[in-house]
Amino acid sequence: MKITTWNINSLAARLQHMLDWVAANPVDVLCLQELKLTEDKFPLLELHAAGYTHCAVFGQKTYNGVAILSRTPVRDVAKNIAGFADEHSRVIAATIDGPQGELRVVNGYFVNGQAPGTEKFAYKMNWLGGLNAYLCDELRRHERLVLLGDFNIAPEDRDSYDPDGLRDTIHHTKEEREHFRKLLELGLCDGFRLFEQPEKSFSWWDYRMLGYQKNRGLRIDHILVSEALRAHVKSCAIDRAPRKWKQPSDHAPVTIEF
DNA sequence: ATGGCGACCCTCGGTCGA
Repeated sequence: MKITTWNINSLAARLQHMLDWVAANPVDVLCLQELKLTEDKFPLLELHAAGYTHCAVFGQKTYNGVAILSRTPVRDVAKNIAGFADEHSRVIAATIDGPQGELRVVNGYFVNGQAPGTEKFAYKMNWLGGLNAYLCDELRRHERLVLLGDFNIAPEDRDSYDPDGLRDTIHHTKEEREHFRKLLELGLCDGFRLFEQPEKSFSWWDYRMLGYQKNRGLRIDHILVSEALRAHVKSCAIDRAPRKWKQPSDHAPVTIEF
């Protein structure tokens, strides 16, 4: 079973791009972030035709928006973080049957946070606090859980193209990394780091300044798995191919296999 | 050569992203 996370940076702008990718990579579950559209604009027909007949969507106009696309039924769909009031559409969770049993999938578009000291950064910290409490509860109910999405956090120095130059800037601050560590302390582990990976593996590159061509990127898209799932993970990889296509998303898809 | 993007909308300039 394969599950992918991908910040698509507008599903309307990237629909054909996404369909081309799933045609070549027919993953079982595709978790998207930054749909930038409302549910009434969601391309259900095209996704059904592509085999994703079960879609859980939490849309929003212009900003945010997340979805879980599945080839098999999704149930117990939950939107946003229980117990945390949020104006934005940033989290969607669903239960899906996997080969060894049911799987709880929590898909998040984490807050960007702009810069330390700003109101947006304070929102990011509060949001991450709310998420942690929510996950703590979800893990109590679902032993087999995957938390994935655009975390907007580079957890370690090796997850950044310039860890020294960017030290204490957004995605790199101690506070953000502490929040990431607290998620691991809940019993989650970083699927990507279960395996030997190439040096300078990133999942996002700035559109500006020839970011991709110079591999000036960050690894901010993650897939965390609960302890019960850890031994079942067969692979986890970033697919840089679609970042080279014409008019790409600035993020690459990350796929885990069980 | 030190700047080089892209998507959105109460849309052609400002906001946001990371």
